[in-house]
Amino acid sequence: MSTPEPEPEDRRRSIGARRSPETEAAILMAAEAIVTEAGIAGFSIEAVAKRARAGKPTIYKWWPNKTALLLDVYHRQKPANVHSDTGSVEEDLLVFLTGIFAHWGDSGAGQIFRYVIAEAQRDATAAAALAEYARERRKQTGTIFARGVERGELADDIDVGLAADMVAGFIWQRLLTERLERDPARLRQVARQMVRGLSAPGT
Amino acid sequence: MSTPEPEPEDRRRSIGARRSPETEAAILMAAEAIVTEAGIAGFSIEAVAKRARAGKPTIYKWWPNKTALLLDVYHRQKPANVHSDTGSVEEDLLVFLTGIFAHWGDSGAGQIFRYVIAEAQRDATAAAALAEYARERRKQTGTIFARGVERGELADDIDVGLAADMVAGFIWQRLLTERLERDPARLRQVARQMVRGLSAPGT
DNA sequence: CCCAATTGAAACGGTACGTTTCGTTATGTA
DNA sequence: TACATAACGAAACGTACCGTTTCAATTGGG
Repeated sequence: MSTPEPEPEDRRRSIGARRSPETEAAILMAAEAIVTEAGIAGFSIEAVAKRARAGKPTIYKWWPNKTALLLDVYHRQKPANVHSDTGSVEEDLLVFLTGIFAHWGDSGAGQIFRYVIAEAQRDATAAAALAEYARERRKQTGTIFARGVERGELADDIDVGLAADMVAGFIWQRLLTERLERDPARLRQVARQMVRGLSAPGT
Repeated sequence: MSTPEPEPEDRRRSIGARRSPETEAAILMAAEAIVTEAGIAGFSIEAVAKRARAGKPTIYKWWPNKTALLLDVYHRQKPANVHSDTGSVEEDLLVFLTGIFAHWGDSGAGQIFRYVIAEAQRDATAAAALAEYARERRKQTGTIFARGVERGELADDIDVGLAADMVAGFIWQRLLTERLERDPARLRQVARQMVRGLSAPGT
């Protein structure tokens, strides 16, 4: 009943003067598992270290802080298939919304992203990372609208970046208030209403 | 040089078996000042207590936690004049956007709201308070669109709640990524592009 | 062969939360 | 006019977690 001395095999030791891939994997897996199971509230470096049977100094040696570790986990998640070119802005948008909500809801990605947004409100490092990510996302989403303009489907005087911001704002707000939408009919309504005002006069 | 014993006058004592309005005011003022001056990063109950020359137990006696105190401060801020009925949805929206961005940017309100959103990602109490606030805001913003529908300015098959969500999402995202917009021309563009797709067919 | 680097355990200093203890003060009721 | 009651501030406490330091054990590379 009492095993005050952990078995030597039970403990992962140094493999010499180089980074242990085993430990790295254990840490990343533990971090992902904790976020998925317990959400952000239960996430701490100490919890990750304990679960991964790793030492805190090891974690801090390879990731400068909590946010960096979480961002690493986030970026390793296989991104959902959210980009398509169907020839219709409404369809493209529908695919994007469906994909991102599914990705956020099913994996721990939504939890992690929520955490990063929250952390960005007090930590400059996280804020910079978030801004960088948002800029990238904005460009990608903007492509959907830009293609629509090229095709003549959307009016050519719309602000593509602004349209992308509205999409991003919408999905962020839904994530932050725990109202991820999964109903296809509702999602289509969202896509339609978003596109509606941007249509070219002739259509 | 050494005043280990604070002057009796220097310290606010009990005024008997009832709440001291003086202390309450001092706490609220200190809280607001700290948020305004140092931002959320420098905000802590201990800092508030120190600045207000109050005891921590006194604060916790009247506010259950940090979030409650901040929300109290937030709600006491005189809300900007964001609601008008100009007879035009675009104008109403412009007034709203201009007002809310000014309010968030000029007072500590933006800082506080950012904090509450962040806190809501880990604390259920804050999440509930935020959801309640969001619901209220949604109703108010929805009124702008509902009036437009009534007037026949907007199509009658739009989802008013969804339109309100898009406005909220947009302003939240701008707040969280520190891109509060102040330029009137840009703001008008935002309002116009938001309304555009919702117009009635005839107009 | 031995220096250097990695690993995990343990402990540390620091911050802030939220609570408890305590002596002081003044109100309202008996 | 007594006295129970309740609020007040100071101080200290327990908890949690951050990020760091110390230490012994391990192994690869020069």
